[in-house]
Amino acid sequence: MAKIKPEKNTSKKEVIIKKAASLFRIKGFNAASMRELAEDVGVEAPSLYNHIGSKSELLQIICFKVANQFTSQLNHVENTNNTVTGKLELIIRFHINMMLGEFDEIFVANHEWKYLQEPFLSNFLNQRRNYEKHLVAIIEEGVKRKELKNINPYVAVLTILSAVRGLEFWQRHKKNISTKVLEDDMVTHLLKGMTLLLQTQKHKK
Amino acid sequence: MAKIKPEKNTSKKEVIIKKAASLFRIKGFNAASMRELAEDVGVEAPSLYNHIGSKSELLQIICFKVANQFTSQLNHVENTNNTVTGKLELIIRFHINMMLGEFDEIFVANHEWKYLQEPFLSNFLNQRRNYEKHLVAIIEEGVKRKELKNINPYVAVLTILSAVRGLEFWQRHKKNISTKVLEDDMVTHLLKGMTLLLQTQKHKK
DNA sequence: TTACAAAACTAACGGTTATTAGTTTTTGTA
DNA sequence: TACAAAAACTAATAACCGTTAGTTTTGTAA
Repeated sequence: MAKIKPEKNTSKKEVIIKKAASLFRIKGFNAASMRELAEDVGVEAPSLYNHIGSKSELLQIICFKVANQFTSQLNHVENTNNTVTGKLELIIRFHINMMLGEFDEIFVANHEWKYLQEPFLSNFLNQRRNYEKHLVAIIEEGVKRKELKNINPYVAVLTILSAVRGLEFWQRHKKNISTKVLEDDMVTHLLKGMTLLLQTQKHKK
Repeated sequence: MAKIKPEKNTSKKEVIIKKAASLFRIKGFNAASMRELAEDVGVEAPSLYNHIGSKSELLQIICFKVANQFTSQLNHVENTNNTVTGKLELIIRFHINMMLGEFDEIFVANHEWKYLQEPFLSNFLNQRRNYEKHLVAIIEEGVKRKELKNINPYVAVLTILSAVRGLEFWQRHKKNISTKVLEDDMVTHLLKGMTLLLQTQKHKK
């Protein structure tokens, strides 16, 4: 009898997923064809189906891999003993690093999730909604503790998530600035603002 | 002889564009079919071509209408005598109001521009790049005048544009908060930050 | 070598797409 | 009422799509 799952098999499927993430990002899920994906992988289109179930399955795998990474990281942050500001900083930095490190997958999860089929679509949206609610709760606590200004927590979450998400445009400027400056400046901007109040500015550069 | 362009004609084309913006937003440009659009308009698909040139033309019209609105508003702001902070506030509020008022068109311009054909694709990206450069210049001036912290201007532009763009997710929470609070809180968050700093923070990681 | 499964291939299917051609209906005016 | 243009319709086309069926090749273990 042959082995159930030779290592090679899993590996090939992962290659396909990685190429799919890249292709879906560049062309969009609908515009990306299985024939194109096959060419990237180096086989004919029908051969892909020896490793995957369907085009739709590829999208599911990509989207939920991303969603699960964020969910588990948020749980980890919650189990630390940081201040609210400290937690927010950790979360913002995690988002930034994910965006810079697993760009294709995150881009696809952010832009192409709407093409998920049920029940995956509902599951995905639920997971995202819970993530946001969790962030809102953190900020509410920060307001209660007078760590944060009394701004609407939903607006704050929306602003932060959208801002870090915008790093998908970063590629264009990559050469002009280090990721450390990017990370620090964005954390500063989102937490402390960009205007110079009279009191504090010993911002060095 | 009949009139060259009876008002009705222009009007019908505008109806088609409006419905197209809505459909493209909901289903995505590629997934939206001309048959679906025709049904929304109330005719058969081929009849659309009495009013428009192609599906692609619809996308062009939507994208450039949005781009031109932002470009001309930015020029208008530049011709005022505001402080840099005042200019930024005007721009942020304009983005927010556009996002809330012409949601479909802006969503499509933000998400589906990649399906523009050349040379429209290049034109669109150029226009967007120029818009960003203009904003960078404004912020650089603010830093020079010591109105703003010495954060990287590109990072600041990226953060602001991404944050206001994120209002596309706002619909979900619409009922819980007024647009005035939304607008004010977001301006506060982006310009002055969300942390209550009573002291000089030497928060260093 | 033999045997067998994994994984590649070719060919083809049914379905959908944007769009064109050609024809009929509607509409506005002279 | 008559006429011409605008705009609707039906029918059809060529191109692609994801996927299946059936067959051949490849790789590995006995």
